Amino acid sequence: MTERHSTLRARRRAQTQRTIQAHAIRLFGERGYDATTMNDVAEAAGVSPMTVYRHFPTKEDLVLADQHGELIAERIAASPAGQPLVRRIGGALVDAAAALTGDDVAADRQFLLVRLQLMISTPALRARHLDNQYALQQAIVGALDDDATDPDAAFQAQAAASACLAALHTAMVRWAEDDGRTDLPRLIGKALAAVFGDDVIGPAR
Amino acid sequence: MTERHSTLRARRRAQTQRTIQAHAIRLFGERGYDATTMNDVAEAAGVSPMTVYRHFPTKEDLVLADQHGELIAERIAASPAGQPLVRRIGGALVDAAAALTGDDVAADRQFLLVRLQLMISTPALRARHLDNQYALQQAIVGALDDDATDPDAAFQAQAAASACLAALHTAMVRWAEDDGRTDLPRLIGKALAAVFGDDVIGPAR
DNA sequence: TACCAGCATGATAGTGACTACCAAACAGGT
DNA sequence: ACCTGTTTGGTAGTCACTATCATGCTGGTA
Repeated sequence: MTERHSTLRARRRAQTQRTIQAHAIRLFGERGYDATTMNDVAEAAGVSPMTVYRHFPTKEDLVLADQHGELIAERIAASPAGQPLVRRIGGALVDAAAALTGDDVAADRQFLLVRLQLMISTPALRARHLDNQYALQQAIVGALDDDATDPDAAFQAQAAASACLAALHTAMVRWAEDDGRTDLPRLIGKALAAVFGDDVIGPAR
Repeated sequence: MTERHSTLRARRRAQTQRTIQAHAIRLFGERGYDATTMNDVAEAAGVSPMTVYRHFPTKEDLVLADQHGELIAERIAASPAGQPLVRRIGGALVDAAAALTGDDVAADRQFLLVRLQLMISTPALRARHLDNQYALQQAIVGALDDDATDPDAAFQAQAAASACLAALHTAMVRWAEDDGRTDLPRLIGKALAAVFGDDVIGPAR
């Protein structure tokens, strides 16, 4: 139960996950999502189908992993309550996108791009992604913690969060259609600014 | 090939569909969506599983049928292009809701209510529903036919449509949580007015 | 009446995602 | 050398869904 060991196991575990997911994304990109079976993925990754299911409970999880809802919700909850809704939400989204740039986009842009294109074009994946986004929207509304007594405020929060997420989504789709040639966080900032104005979102950082 | 026959057959066909769907919704409500198999539905409806699949290609289609995307898109395309986006979209949604009131809500409110509650609480159904809503959003944006050269206009159209649909969705969820005691079209109008203001949507009809 | 054309339904045998359930291997620490 | 928990593998099943073929029913025709 030493610290060193658990991190060792965790590392091997994470490595196995990366291997499986990498082979899965590659196969999905080559043959298509529906035409690739879980057995194909297992075989390509050199593990048994059971192991694939252990790490990714559903086939969709092979593409849609690691959402960052908590990060965004935290930033929103930490933002001052006095500001307009779209400023609080939009600011958190831009911050989150900037934080992700260091991780995923720069590191493995092609990987992220294929995932995004699969997510857009495959109905099952798109539906799951939209459900994830809906959950994020609910988390955002919850993090706003405005007075819950006013029903109008709830409507406004939902609409504001939805509009911000739509801008984010549209920017990501645009980015994927452009094969990732543009700068993603900047595109997101532009999308938010186009909808809500520069003064609301703040200057692009 | 006479006209009378095709309508007769069409009526029987529609009757079979109604029977199957009614039993399906009832079973889903009683035992839960996941706990009810397609065979259960077929047996309850007194048909073979094949027949169920003929009329409803997927299990989800038993709950999520007859979307009204075309109606909304038509109304938006017919609205004058000069008005603000949210007025064009919101007006079409209120109109559509009013049109549906005559059909579904008054006729079989309980049926609609159970479907809505299933749709909200069952992940698979919610995901499919959100995907349908996304398709509707794209149809709305397409129906706006603003000049496609301006990328900012596209962002704005997406965000406006998303906010309007979010208001609609929130109103429907609220209505379902209230067990359908309130007036649905009016609630939708109130939701849109809360977000965009009475002056934009127009007085509740 | 006998017959024909077309749909609607039905039975059979699959595929593939996913889930128990149990067995084996392989650490890590005593 | 001996446990103990973690990771992995195998087996057999359920269930949604599909392809294919056979059957029956129904409304119109020679």
